Parts: sequence; C-alpha cells; structure tokens
Amino acid sequence: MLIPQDQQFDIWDPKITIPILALDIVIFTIYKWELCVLITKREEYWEQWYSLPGSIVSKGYTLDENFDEVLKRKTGITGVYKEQLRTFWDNIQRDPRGHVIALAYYALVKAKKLLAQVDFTQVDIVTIAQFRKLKVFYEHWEIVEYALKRLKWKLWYTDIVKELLPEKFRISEMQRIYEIILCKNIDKRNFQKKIFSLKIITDTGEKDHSTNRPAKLYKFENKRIKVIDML
Amino acid sequence: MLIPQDQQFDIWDPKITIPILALDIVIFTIYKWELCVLITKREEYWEQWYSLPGSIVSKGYTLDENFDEVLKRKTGITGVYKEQLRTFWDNIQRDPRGHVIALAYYALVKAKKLLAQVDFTQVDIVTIAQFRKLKVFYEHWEIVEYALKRLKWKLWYTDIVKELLPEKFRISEMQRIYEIILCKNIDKRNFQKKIFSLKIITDTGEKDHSTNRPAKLYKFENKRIKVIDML
DNA sequence: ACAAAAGTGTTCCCCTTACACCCATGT
DNA sequence: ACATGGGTGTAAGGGGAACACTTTTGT
Repeated sequence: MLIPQDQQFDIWDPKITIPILALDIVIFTIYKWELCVLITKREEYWEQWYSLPGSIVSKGYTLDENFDEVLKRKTGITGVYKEQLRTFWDNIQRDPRGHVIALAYYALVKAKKLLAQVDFTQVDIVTIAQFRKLKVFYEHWEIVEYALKRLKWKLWYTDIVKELLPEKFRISEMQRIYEIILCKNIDKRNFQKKIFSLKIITDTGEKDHSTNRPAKLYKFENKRIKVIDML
Repeated sequence: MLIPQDQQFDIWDPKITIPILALDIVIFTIYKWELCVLITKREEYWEQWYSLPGSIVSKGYTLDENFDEVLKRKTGITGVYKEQLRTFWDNIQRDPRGHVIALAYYALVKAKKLLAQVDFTQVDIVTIAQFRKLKVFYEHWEIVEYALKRLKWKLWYTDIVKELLPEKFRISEMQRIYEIILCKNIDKRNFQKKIFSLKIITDTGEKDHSTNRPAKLYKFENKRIKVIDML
C-alpha cells in the first residue's frame, strides 16, 4: 500500500467495524511415498505452536497476490496449483486480539520443487499421521481434514494428480499416489484400464530403468486441469 | 458493536490496510414450477441496479449471524438452508470506493415461506432466464451461475431437494423439481426406482386428491441433509 | 366416455470389480 | 538362479437408461 506504515490504523482497533480476513494454506506433497503437509512454527506473542502458513490479507492486492506473497514469505515456494476451500474460524472470540475470519486454500507441490525452494529453518514437512498428533494453532487440524476430503474428491474427478508427478512417470507411481491419498489398495489392471480409457496420459516411448524390469514412461496430454466426470 | 457510530473509522479509509469482506446471497426457490432467484434493487450513490441481497460483514458477529441479519434486513426471510460458495469480486478495482472481497452463499427457500415472509417492496423474484437478461450489479451473474452449478451438483449427491418441497409431497412433484433444476427430462420409473432405493422418503399413507387420480403423499425420513454418494 | 396424471417391470449395456500368471531386467 | 516390479485379459455382477401400458379419478 501507498500509505506509510506510521500513518496506518491499527487493524485490531475496535473503532474499525470490519473483521480481519486471514488466509491459511494447506500445502500437500508426496514425500518418500507419504502424504505430507507443510507446517511453520508460528511466533505469536502469547505462545509458539505449529501452524499452517498464513497471514492477514492485505488491501489492494487480489487474493491470488496475497496467496503468492504469503507462500513466498513463509515458505519460499512460488507457483503452485491451489484451490480455495472455505472460511474457517468463524468464531468471534477465537483470536484474543480480535475478530478474524480465515479463508483456507490447499496447494499441491511436487516434493522435488519443495525441497529445492523451501527454507527449512522456517518450516517443516510432516506426514498426515504426524500432523494429527501435533499441537497446532487454532483449528488448523480442522482445515487440514477438510482439505484432505476435498483433495480425495478432486483426485477422483479431475487429473490434479499431475501436480504431484514429475513430467515423465511410471504408471505404477501414479497408482501409488492414488493409493496413498485415498488410503486404499487399487487393482493394477483396473487402474490402468480406467486411466487409459480417460485418455489423459500418453506413452512417451521412453523407459525408466531405475527398477528391475524397465517401465514405460508416460506424460500428461495437457497442462490444464481437466474435470473428468461431473454434470 | 459497542463503539458509537460517530467514533467508528470510515471503513473505506485508505489508512485501513485490510480489505472489506462482503456477503452476497443467491436465494433460490421454485415458484410456479420455475427455478427463481431473489433480487433486490440496490440503491448505491452512483447507480441503481438489480443485485443479489448482500452487505458488508460486521465485526463481532459470526458469518452465520451476519448472514441471518442481511437476509432478514434485505428480504425479511429467516431460517433457511444455506451453503457457502466461495469468494468473488477478487479484483481490487472492482468497487470504485475501495477493495471489497465478496463471499457468496446460496440458500434454498420454499416458495410458500418466501411469499409469506418477503417484503415485495424491496425485492423481486425472477426466473433464471429472466435473471440472465437483467443488468445486474458487478459480477452477480457469475455468482448465480456458480451457485446454480453447485445446486445441480448437490441435488444429485444429497437430499437437499427437501428444502424445496412441502412437508408432504407427491413423488411427481419431487421429480419435477429435479427436472427443473437439472434442465432435463427424467424417466418416471427410473426416478422412482432410484429414490426408493436410497430410502430417504417414506409413504405417509395419505393421498393427495388435487389431481385426477389421487397420488400417494411421501415425506422425508429425517430433517438433516444427508450426503448420498461421495467417497 | 374421455382426459389427466398415477402407478408399475423388464431388458440391455456399460462400467466396475475380482482375480493370476508370465516377462524383462538387475544382482 | 532368483528376486523385483512390469505388463497383460476375462468373467461376473450391479447400476443406469430405454421403453409402454393399465389404473384411478374428475369432468
């Protein structure tokens, strides 16, 4: 904003009659074949807890700009697939400083990118199981569970899985991501039949020799996320 | 809020660094066997256009409380089924007065209730077709189209149709609501087979004599909205 | 009698699921 | 040679879609 900081009003001032909008981000990644969430250590004046990366939304910037700025500042990551979830913390007394409404997003990041960009002095990557045992800020656990539900759903009805796979991948890698996120085993033949019938991936002609028998490498047809089913 | 109005800060003041959160509501109803939307005449200082009922969110009240207050004040309606959609107007220059982010909801109201409670000096009920031709405030048309998409989806995967039906109803009335909202004809036998297999409605034993051959009257098993499919 | 909506079964097809063996390579 | 993951087909079952005639009442 153009207003010098010393002239700005205190956003917590009771004379301001509008609530504060915050933005919280659930960053999912598949790391070492586990579904993980990125968390930060939140330095608040009254306590230090694990929390999702988030911030208060600034006037004069779109939500996308706010999202990019928070993500960059809190984690060092840029350019991710994201989706808006809904508002949370809809309780006026939740934050002792004042009335805050949180708008949650989830984002998908490939582990490789995450490892390259993330500043690990500020954040940690934990598995979903680990996250569930942590003492987290506010109802961040609720946001994560909701995000997970949406992620599972989207996985079935779109090809967002591409956001978690490298450019070229073995079909068994793809299947494994489905199994990890959906928490269930999938039949190899049925999975391939389904994926091939959707015509969302194509054989690159190349082979991956990292396993015993070389595996075909596939790639996604187009970059854009495609809704598979729906009305 | 407890702060007297003359001591409150002007929410549009550039010295306030947080954006304003607004709340807009798409109220759907089935009236004369048409899907309708409730609109208001918005009296803004620069123009008068049709608009969805909405308002700026007040600090110190939950979103639910804000929702109820706006709905009551703008339309006279109370106690409806509602669902949060997502944020809109994510463009800092959209409103000439300042940065506003709109949080949209949709609500379902039975026409009978609507006719009993609505103050028609303030609002109008228009069909979707009529709405699409109106000059509406901002991107309210976009909110309505999105709400409609969500409504169609929810209709298939939950039993929200109960929010648009009277306590006791003919199965053909129920089918007709599906046909109106989904914009397609449905086979009578297939529809009944599907609905009965879901076990969400029961025969009251009563008959409706308003048509030639009397029809069985059904009612929903429970009041709570039930997700039918999903993961 | 006739108009108007209610009520009622069966067939077909496709999609989903369950299931097991051989293959190509590295060690 | 053997261990490891890769690659492949078929049969059965369930759910959705298409389809037409009889019944009950009011007029």
